[in-house]
Amino acid sequence: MRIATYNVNGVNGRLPVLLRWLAEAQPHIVCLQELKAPQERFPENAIRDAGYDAIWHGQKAWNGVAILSRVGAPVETRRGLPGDPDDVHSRYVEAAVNGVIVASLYLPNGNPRPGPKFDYKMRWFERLIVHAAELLATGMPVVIAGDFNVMPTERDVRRPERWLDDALFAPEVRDAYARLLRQGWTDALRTIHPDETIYTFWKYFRGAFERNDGLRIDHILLSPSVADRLKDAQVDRTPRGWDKTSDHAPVWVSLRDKS
DNA sequence: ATGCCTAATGCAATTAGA
Repeated sequence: MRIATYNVNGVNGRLPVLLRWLAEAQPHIVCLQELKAPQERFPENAIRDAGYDAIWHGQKAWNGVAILSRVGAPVETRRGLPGDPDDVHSRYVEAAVNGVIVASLYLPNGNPRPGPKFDYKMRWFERLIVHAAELLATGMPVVIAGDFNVMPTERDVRRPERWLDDALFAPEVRDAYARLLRQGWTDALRTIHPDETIYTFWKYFRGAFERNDGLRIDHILLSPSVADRLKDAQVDRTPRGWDKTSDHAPVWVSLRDKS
């Protein structure tokens, strides 16, 4: 079974790209971020016609996350990250799909740092750490996938020295990611490729993709019982080269069937 | 090395992204 995550950067604006990628890559489960569409404008019919059941949490203009599946309809287990009833951003949705708890998240960008947006990012991260620990404690197989807006290490950005004050790479952000992993999560992509330069995002301008000047900020985290089934993990760079595409590329993991 | 591009909103110019 393949589970993918893809920041589509506008699910309606990029719908042709998304549908083409679904048809060509045929992932079993897909976590989407940055729908940039209100709840009622999610392209439900087009996605169903492509063979996928879906749940989504939309929002006008910004954010928005979804879970797609062609291996049984996702059964929603959570909508919104717990811990702050005043948080109105649509950045987290979670479902039981084909024997796995799957979470699709869009962690706040946090720039500029310092500032209120950065404070919101850190609070959101701490809430995620609390909730992730609860998920682990259930002992269930869990996959947390999405745009974390964090380069975990210096290997995950071309010129780390230029990013030290940035909300995507600041020490406290990397520390939060490391604390999350230390709970017992496996960073699937880095586990399969321990030493490679891997990026999942390239800015649009100045031929950043062609020059491979990117960031690794989209991650798939596996709970221990899922990590035991990890077969492969890759970035699918193909759709990043298409016309009118997202600035992110999909990331996927391949899992062995449960023995 | 600074959004140099792009989407959404709404119809110009602003906000946000990373």
